[in-house]
Amino acid sequence: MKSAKPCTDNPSACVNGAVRRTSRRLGQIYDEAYAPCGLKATQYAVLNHIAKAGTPKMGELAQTLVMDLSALGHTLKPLVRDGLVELRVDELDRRTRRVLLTEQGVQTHAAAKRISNKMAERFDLAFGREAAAQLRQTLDLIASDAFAQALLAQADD
Amino acid sequence: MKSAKPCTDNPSACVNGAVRRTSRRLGQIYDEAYAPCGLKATQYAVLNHIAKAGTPKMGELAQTLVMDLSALGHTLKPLVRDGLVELRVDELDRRTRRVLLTEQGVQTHAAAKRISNKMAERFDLAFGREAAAQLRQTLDLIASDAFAQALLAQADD
DNA sequence: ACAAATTAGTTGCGTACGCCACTAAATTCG
DNA sequence: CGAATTTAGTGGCGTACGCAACTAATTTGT
Repeated sequence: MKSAKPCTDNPSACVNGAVRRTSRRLGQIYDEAYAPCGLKATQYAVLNHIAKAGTPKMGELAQTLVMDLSALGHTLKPLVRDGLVELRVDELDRRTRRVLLTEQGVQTHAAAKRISNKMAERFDLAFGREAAAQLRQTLDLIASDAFAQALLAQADD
Repeated sequence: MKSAKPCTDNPSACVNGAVRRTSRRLGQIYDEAYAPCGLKATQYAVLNHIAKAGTPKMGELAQTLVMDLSALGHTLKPLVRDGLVELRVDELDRRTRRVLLTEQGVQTHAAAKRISNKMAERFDLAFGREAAAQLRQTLDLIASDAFAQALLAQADD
């Protein structure tokens, strides 16, 4: 009869707390790994998405990264300042800005990509390739709009 | 022969990026959930750890939360300002500060705890109780010192 | 065509976090 | 016992994020 409320008092009963704790840990490790490029791990993530998307609108990028639009704007600021990224008004819709990598941005991204690959290999080795793949999939699911809606929908109980 | 480098170009090839993205998503949802208490999700996590530990030293708390000591200090500041938490010099070792909940801190934590439990139930329902438990365990592992060392140890290749 | 509503971003403010440099208190050791 | 070292926190600075309020550009409804 103890199965009703499983692990309420567990240190990480709250998934959100557990994710943030993990985020802090990985942040330290990955920030250090990317340091030779002069990038933070978060900045690499942004550059990488830009590189893959080409010249996305800020809104598109924000959505992909599950990031508030204003947060993306803030995050982009140091990258623009350091000449890795450029914002350009879209001539067809002058409200939107296109984000693109500068020449230097491409260079830096390439170097960071090598580090990223190395880190991915390390992670797979330490955690197991299978398990790592499954974890990534799980995280993607939880970060998805659909899951958020499923969670929010229960508010109407 | 394509199995050598599995999913390097996947959006979340980088576990760190995936965790952060998930963290942002959950942050929005949980921050909103805790809003009635006047707390952010992160603040609840801190209060909860304090409540469980009693009157921990700052350093102990930081370690538990996998947080930089100075970061903890910063995070505590608004909580102290709002009268939820108090810092007290340990008379046996005047270097260390003990963290403790004020009367109001206990009240607020109790209210937040109810919300936390409700959210945990919702999460379990949306994600599956089994899967959720396993995920928490996985996250705890990745956040552990041991795993960090396993990851760092590979730097000597 | 034009006022109202919608969409895309920005700015200001506050919290979240980490690193480095610095202070203070304790511990170690010659 | 007093100097050097270690340990615990703080403060400054910079990035990471989100919300609310505001501006500018586009779309819609009549």
